[in-house]
Amino acid sequence: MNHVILIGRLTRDPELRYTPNGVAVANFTLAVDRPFSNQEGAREADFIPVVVWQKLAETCANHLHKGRLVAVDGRLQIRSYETQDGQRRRVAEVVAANVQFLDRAGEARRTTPTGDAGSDASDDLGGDDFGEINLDDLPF
Amino acid sequence: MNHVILIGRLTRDPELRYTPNGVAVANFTLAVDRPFSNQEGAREADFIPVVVWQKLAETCANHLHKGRLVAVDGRLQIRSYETQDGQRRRVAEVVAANVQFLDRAGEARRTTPTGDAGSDASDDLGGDDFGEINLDDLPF
Amino acid sequence: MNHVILIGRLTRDPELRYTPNGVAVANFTLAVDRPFSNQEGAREADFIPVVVWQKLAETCANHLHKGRLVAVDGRLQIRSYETQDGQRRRVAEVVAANVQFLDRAGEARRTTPTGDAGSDASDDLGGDDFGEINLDDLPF
Amino acid sequence: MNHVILIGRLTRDPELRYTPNGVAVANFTLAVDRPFSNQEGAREADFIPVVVWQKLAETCANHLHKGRLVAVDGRLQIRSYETQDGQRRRVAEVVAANVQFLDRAGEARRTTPTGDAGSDASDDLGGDDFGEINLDDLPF
DNA sequence: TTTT
DNA sequence: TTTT
Repeated sequence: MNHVILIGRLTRDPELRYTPNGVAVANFTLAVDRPFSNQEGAREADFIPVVVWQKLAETCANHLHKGRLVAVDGRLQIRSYETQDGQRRRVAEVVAANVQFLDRAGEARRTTPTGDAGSDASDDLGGDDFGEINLDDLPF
Repeated sequence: MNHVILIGRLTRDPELRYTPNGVAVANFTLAVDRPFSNQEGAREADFIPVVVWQKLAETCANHLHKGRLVAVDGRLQIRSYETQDGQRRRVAEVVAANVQFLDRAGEARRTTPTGDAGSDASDDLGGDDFGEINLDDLPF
Repeated sequence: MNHVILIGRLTRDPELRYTPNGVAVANFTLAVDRPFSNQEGAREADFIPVVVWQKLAETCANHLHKGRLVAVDGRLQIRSYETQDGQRRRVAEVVAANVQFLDRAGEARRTTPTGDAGSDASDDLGGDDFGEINLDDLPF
Repeated sequence: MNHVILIGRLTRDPELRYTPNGVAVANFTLAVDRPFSNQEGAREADFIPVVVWQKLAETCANHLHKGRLVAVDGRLQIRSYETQDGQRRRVAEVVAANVQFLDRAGEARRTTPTGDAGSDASDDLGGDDFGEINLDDLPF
């Protein structure tokens, strides 16, 4: 069992790429407020990397932008890689199974001058919910 | 909202330390099986760092050992620190609010020759459950 | 382990009462969309009873109203009671540990003509988050 | 969003049935310990109905028995039905997407004299995990 | 109705 | 590096 559930805001627009096999993958970071204040009385946040695959990746890239509030559920994955000088480094990220919009498209600040979340008819949200993917079907 | 729920086995005995203010903190890593197999048909695992505070830290240090199966719930925290050569590095860890034993003490392989989980009377487990701490009371 | 996490909208204003010992308790029902459509292609919802205790109950009663979108986390409780004709009946409800506002107060339809969520200074939300209570402190 | 995560013990063996369309469905109840003690100092439990569909239903029926410890994740569903005298009644149950074994088959008390969880080769557990189903594929 |  |  490995479940992560987050509510937070995107710190930047999602980045959409494709694997050599043509599988869509999108990355973004969520700013998630901590449940307490620090010694200076300020509310800090955790900046949590999220990765999304397949159709959900394209839907996120089409509709999500910096500042949007979303709920993400998925699993916590630790990827291990080697740096150029041979050091082992780990990176943690949440592999999202589901992403749910929590504010209306018009409210978030738009950062891409040419994009238009409203006019894209290539995927139908069916409400605020991006639908769910089966984690077992993921290409990795 | 920031919730993480894991079931996995400790890769090593917990490490117990104390902050300068005398607050107990324990660290261990959980091996959590992934829900699918890789291309070679092998079941991989994520190795997820867990940190536990206060009385729960001491209870974990007293009763948990390498190989024990536990359920952890908490929140995902991203800590940022600087290396000696001035690089910014990030580390993700699960701050546990609750840890639940899922196998009997006798089943797990013991790694510390002198330790004795059974004879420590300083904390009473009241069953398999370590109890719950309030994340808002944590000293950080 | 018993964790429930919901995102949904209040079907009515919360009802606030007090136990004989003076402990505040609020009840409301959340409409939570199901992740799929039924045979007619319509999206149904589950109507899930939520109970909130102590200060969190008063904060919910002061600030939540019919139609508001919230995230709730807590545990699933099955209460058993006897009807007047001696039948045993069960009721399930989510005992909330935390409630998080997910839309601004002005957006939701107001149903109480005299209430004013904005002018109540008796509790400070400190943002959108009601804070967290310790389930172990609950009076039942 | 609607997520439930439970760890508890089966109060009875699962009941396996088939819908008119031949879809397998299994029911069982989990006893989930509450995180606190009542006024008499006793630890109570919630008795939570769980429903499992399709292949996972048959796997549960084949391998789970009264007393087994499992972790369940799924969603909370409120079904509404009418009694013979025309009253509207609600029943809550957790629709499981995943069920994970948390103790070995040999440890739990067996209640069915002829059953043999070990000799059934019709489904391979691949460890302790029943695999995951996609809630969107469910036949209801 | 209930599990350990 | 970061969101409101």
